[in-house]
Amino acid sequence: MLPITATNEKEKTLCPVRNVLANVSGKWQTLILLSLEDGPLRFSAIKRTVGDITQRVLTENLRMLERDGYLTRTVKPGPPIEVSYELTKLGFSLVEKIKPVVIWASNNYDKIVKSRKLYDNRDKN
Amino acid sequence: MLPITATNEKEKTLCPVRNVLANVSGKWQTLILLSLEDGPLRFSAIKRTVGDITQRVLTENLRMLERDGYLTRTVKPGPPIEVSYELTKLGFSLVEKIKPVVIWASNNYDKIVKSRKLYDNRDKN
DNA sequence: CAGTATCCTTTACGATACTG
DNA sequence: CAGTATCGTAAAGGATACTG
Repeated sequence: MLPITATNEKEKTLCPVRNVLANVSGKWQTLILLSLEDGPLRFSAIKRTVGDITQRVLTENLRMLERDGYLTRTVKPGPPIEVSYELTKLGFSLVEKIKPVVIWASNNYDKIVKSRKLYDNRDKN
Repeated sequence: MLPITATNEKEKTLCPVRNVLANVSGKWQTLILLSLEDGPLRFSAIKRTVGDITQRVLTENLRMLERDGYLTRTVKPGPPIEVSYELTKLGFSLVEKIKPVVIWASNNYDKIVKSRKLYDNRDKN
């Protein structure tokens, strides 16, 4: 059985699964990881790909993902300075697991929107 | 190519993928869905399984998941009133995609913790 | 038992300006 | 170019009390 149920009171830490997922289940992490699946990208390229993320938040998220070991950060001194990010083996293996979820979301979007409408109109009669 | 990059400016909505993921990538949704994979559970049973979620937040999350069509809510009048939640076909199909991510997290926890320690000790020399 | 209702805290995120 | 620094907002979540 997977330990997903609660915090570990003895060690005062989240259970492993929750501990890991906590850092990849924000608004941007998945998108950032996916943007790198075809090869390394520079900071500004990631920003362009993801679209509407601010510089501050992108930096923040990249640092977390780097810290957890999903990507590497490589600086080529400038000016202009050039920083590229690249998935690690660990990062690739995670993307491999996340991608099916993303594809699933794309495939089932219509069903879900329909379900929401139905739910919201229940008591309008 | 999957449309994960930005909001759809014309329709003023999130792209499909982000729209769907937004409702399952919180702190609790995955855990709640997983708690139901072996069959329906009552409110209190879900609460016990997940562990440290409050009643208010559990209710809130269950409503969202019901609204999106991942689970059904069935009331058996009481007292004591008895409410059970059960995954729908859609819910099961999502769990099927999410589970590999959860297993991956469990399997790679050690690696990630090690990576964090390494990262945090970089400049302590 | 399965919720609501209130109130409060945290944290993720957004906007904008500035810099080596 | 790739950040930092500041300030502000909003949404998620926590604590606690109450109820049909």
